[in-house]
Amino acid sequence: MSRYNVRDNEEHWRRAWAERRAFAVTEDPAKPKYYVLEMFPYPSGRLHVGHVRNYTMGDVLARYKRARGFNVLHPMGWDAFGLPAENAAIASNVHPRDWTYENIAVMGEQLRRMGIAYDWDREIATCHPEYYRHEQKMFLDFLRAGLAYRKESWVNWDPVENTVLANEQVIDGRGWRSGAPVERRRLSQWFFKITEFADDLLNAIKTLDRWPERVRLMQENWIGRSEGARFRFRLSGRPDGIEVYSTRPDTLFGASFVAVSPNHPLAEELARRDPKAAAFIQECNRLGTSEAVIEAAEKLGFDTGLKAVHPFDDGWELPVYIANFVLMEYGTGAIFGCPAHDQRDLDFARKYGLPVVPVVAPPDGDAATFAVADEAYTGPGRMINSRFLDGLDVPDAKRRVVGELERLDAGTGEVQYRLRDWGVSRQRYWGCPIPIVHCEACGIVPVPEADLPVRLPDDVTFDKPGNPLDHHPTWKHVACPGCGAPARRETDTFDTFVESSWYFLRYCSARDPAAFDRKAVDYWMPVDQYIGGVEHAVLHLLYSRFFLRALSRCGYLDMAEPFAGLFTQGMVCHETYQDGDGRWLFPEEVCRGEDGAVVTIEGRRPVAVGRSEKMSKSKKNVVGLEAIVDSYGADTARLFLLSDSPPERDLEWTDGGAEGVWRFINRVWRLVTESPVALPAAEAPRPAVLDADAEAALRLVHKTIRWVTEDLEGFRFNKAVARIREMVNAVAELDPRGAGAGWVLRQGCEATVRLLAPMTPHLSEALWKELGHAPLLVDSPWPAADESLLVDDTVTLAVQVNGKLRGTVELPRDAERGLVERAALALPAVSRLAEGRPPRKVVVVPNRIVNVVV
RNA sequence: GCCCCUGUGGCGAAAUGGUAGACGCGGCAGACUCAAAAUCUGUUGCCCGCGAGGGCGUGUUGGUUCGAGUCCGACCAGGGGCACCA
Repeated sequence: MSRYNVRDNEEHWRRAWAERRAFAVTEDPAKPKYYVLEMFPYPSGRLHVGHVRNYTMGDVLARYKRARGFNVLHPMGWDAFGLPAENAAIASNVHPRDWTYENIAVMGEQLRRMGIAYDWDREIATCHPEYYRHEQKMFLDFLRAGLAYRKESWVNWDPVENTVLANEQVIDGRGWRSGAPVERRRLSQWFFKITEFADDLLNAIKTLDRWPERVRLMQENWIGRSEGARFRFRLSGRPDGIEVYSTRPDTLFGASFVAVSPNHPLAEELARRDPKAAAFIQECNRLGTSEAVIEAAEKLGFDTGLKAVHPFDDGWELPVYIANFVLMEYGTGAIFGCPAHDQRDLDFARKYGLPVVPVVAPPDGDAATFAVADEAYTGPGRMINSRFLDGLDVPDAKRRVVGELERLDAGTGEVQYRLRDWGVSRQRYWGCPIPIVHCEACGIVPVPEADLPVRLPDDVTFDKPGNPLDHHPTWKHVACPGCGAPARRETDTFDTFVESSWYFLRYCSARDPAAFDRKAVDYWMPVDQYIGGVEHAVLHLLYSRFFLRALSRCGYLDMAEPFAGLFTQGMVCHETYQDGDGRWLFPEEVCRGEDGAVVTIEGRRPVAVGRSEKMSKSKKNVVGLEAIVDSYGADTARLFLLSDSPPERDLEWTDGGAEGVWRFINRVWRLVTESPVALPAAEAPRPAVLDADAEAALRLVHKTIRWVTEDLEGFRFNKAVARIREMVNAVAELDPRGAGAGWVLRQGCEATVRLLAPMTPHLSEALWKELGHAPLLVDSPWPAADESLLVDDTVTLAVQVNGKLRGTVELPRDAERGLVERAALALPAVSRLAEGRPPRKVVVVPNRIVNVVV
């Protein structure tokens, strides 16, 4: 019995593809194009099996589409700027650039060994000046077009590290590294005006019909269009007022307080006079900027003592609070609270003893007795306790209130978006420099295009807190491009989402002196199938959609949507292991002891087995690629990643599962190379006689070709693999002495090898040659099913009595109804249950089921 | 807090409203072997029964239907997202 020599074979065929430059493509107007793209990785170190699932899926699609005759663009590159490189620099004293490029080299080699069909000629790294110089030019064009601007905004500030923190770096209100209490702080930053396109970004979601529903929903919620009213409360005893925004102006007569954000100008004004207000605001600022944290925190308020006057009743005064749950970024940073019909307001009112007056009565409730206890009523209904609104339903009341506010010149109806402009400034070193000079005399001056790129300096140190660009002795000192006076460079760098917002355009003409060649982009774009994690469902995808609109407005191209099809794959998970001291252990550090309990290999100490979680370095529950590829080969890893779970769901990596795939690969190898009968030539005609088994197997082969094709088109890789296994089982069971068995076996082997090719390309290429074919399989077309073999002459119908299965009957396909009924009623189990009575009803679903109702 | 998703054998999972558990992992029994590994064969939802067979079963609970894992309502459990990680 031979064993598939995975090492030699995989290496050999990869070389054959490389020598042929099989996956290098150019624009070819004669062929339909297909652009397959997996979200490019951040070069964080080494790949583990969890990383390569989406690349494998993309590769299956790329190879499949190629076999279907498409001109397939399938590129790969590196999202190479980012924080981990700086963390590495601080932790192990390596330069972010060196660290990044070393990781790229390692990970690139790992991807090559997976046999993924990339056009490596188009490889890009976003940290390369030849990449980011174009981004700097785009920024300048955005600036000119009014799509980039500067304003102040709130950030999480670590006072010890002198740096801005991401929400995930804020743990229980403290900086992750320093442990210092985090402050909310105002900083002058660069923004992209994504809100300019809010309406279009929202409306166009409807056109993205090959995107997952859930991603579209997340984007809709993110943009968060709401219709409401913006209006003023006058403040008693003060000349100014408070402008509020509300989506429920209909509930205005249920108002019991007005609240402003801790960062509202009024709050800040009060803080300057009142130390208690200042202390409260400082307390709120401890919460950081995360909406999740703010909204989940206990509702707290500070009574300012000010009174707001109800817009429709001069004699009605409402207390004004500073409240920790009011967000400055949304609406006007101030609200009125109607506790009966908003849960947050209700929690707040209960805490501070404010009135709860219901103003909307549920349609089926009694208006006179309707009261709110501890759950706000947010459903539809008719207005009560609301003067001129009484009796109206909620939408009419909204319109009426807005009309009245407008009549009194107190406010107006307004559409608001939750979407905020995209803050792109980062106080970091390892990012694309923002090409701006700050001059005392001229103000903000763009760097002239001739001076691009503004390169990152190499000689930086990470020994003190803050932004290394700011500490650099010379880099930021330049002459003003306008007046020549001494000036200073912008030391902020771009958010790394900026690079990933247009990299798919760069791939179209990766070495072009311009950002991209318009003709190439027009040929390849949009991306036909984009594949990546759902964690990018909102930001990356929305920013990319914004970028195409912004670039179009600046004359770069004429296109709004970058990704025609989107697929979000699930994560790869693995059990987690911890020793007695709570330290995480790698899977290869543990084994099963004699009694079945998990212990450390060294020392046999007990191990706590945790639940299966996404593979991550921090929890060490990772399986290295090398470990799998060295022992079982890339094809085993690929096939396992595709076979056990539906691609959109999480996959549990198990050693047993991987071994099972390895067994299957060897089974296929032996089926072809050690077939029990001599295979006739590939082009040998069908024998005149096939016995029944051979005929059935042949039909299954052709059905499998059809099913697998449909499954690949529909991203059902796990089912495609199951179908192929079923076919291999059937073909392997053929009696070799049967009439036509050899010929059918040949058909089965050919189909197996070709259908498996996108998933196990190395194995298939090797077996293709074993089957006597000379040209590379990678250049061969996809197999076609023989339509005449797809439909069987007889069908098995299930027979139910009162909905319960009692037997089956074999009948000719499309048998007429009377025959079907008679056959079903003739079943002993049916007549027994009928007890001699005629059936009350017989439901016949042609070719499927008969249900006898007695 | 708000929004969203998922619950099917010991495990990963299949199943246009129509034979629940395809395919695989694991287990059990057997063949080959001096033995083991590898490979192959059989078996494997649960309960009752010697058997033929019967009963029960898709998180819980109601409903729609000739028929519900699938549709609708309520509930329970687990997970994800919420703007400087990428």
